[in-house]
Amino acid sequence: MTTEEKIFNAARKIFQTKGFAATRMQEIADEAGINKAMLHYCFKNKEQLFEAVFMNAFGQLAPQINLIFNSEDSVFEKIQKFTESYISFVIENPYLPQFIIQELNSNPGFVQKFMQNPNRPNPQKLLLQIEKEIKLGIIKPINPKQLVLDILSMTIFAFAAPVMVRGIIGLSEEEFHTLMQERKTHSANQIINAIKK
Amino acid sequence: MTTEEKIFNAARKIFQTKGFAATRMQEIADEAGINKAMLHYCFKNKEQLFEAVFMNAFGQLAPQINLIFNSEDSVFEKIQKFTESYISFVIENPYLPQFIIQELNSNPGFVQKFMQNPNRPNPQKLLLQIEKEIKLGIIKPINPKQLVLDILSMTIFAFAAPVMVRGIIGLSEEEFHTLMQERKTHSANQIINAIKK
DNA sequence: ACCTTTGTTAACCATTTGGTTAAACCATAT
DNA sequence: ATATGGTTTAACCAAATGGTTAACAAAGGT
Repeated sequence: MTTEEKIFNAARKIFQTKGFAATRMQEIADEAGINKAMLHYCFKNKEQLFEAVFMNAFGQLAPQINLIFNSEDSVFEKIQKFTESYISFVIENPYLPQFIIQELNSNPGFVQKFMQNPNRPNPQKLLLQIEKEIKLGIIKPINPKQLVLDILSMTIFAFAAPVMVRGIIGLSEEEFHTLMQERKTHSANQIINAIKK
Repeated sequence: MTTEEKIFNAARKIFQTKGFAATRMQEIADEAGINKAMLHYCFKNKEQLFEAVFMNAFGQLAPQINLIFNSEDSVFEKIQKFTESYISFVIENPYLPQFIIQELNSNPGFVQKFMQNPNRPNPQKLLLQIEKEIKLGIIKPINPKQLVLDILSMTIFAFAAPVMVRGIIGLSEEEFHTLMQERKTHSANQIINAIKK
């Protein structure tokens, strides 16, 4: 592993758990096992190192969303595949959603940057498809944007606010994990039941 | 308005938009229009000032949740009333959900503290009621905890991750606002459609 | 009038923090 | 061997930051 990779991995670990503002460059250096000056040798400054981590994180999530949104499946199939694969992925990378959401909230300027990315999540095709299936009588008439938001909400929320969810519902770490496993199919079922005619 | 109130309001504004780590005591003092030393005269330190703000924020949200969860309404009515009143309230206080979620995530110790609060959100009664209505054949058989999580997800997510939602779906501020108005009834309809027999 | 308590400020302080510098290290080509 | 170029470090620095101090003002009680 190159030094740059060591730094990047350490930075990812710290940034994703603590957020930009609470992260100290020294802590990243310690985690990487190198001198603080090396950080600035490999990356210009804190902002640029953070941006590398953030864009990498986003680059992991976005393509997954698109892959399914732009496939040739029916809306129902898309919903099933999305909840299944998204939740599976996020269980393996539990800090990703809260990290991206938190930093996007406190740094709305990033939106511009990632919306230029060709891999950016783009639900355009899905929105048109929903309209079409409504006209065909497969789906109940609803606002397609609400449906897309429903899908995102049902799959992502628990991982965006895990501490709150566990606190309110009263779940141990294992119970939470079990609930999330079950959620892969549950959330798809709920959404499909709500919209099928 | 007393000096303590001036400080508290200033602190709330800054903490809720920037989060704990990115907030500077000097900025709070400026916003309150007083000297920095006054902050420490009224509140011991940054942590205690923050805790006052956080507990106040949580104290605004929690009772609303409970009021509905513990009412005598049917599950369907509870869902309708909750989405309606929660979204109405949060539209007026848009920084509250992301603030609470973010700080809870980066400070899980707070969970202990607010779970001791008598007003803490407690879905116990609702969970039992869901089980009962399933047995009565009013609701399809599902895991009651999943249903509670569905309700929270559908109502809260858009306010927890507004920048992300607006970026992905492609919404102006006004379009987002309109979508949220519509969401008061939409999310209740979706959930009820999904579970009614 | 005078003392005491409470509120408020300017100036100050110790520590932390992101970032820099200049020297040392080390592989490789000559 | 030695010059060369990239790599790594210890020591350092200026600015920012949370917090303190000591003096000062204002109000109230005696």
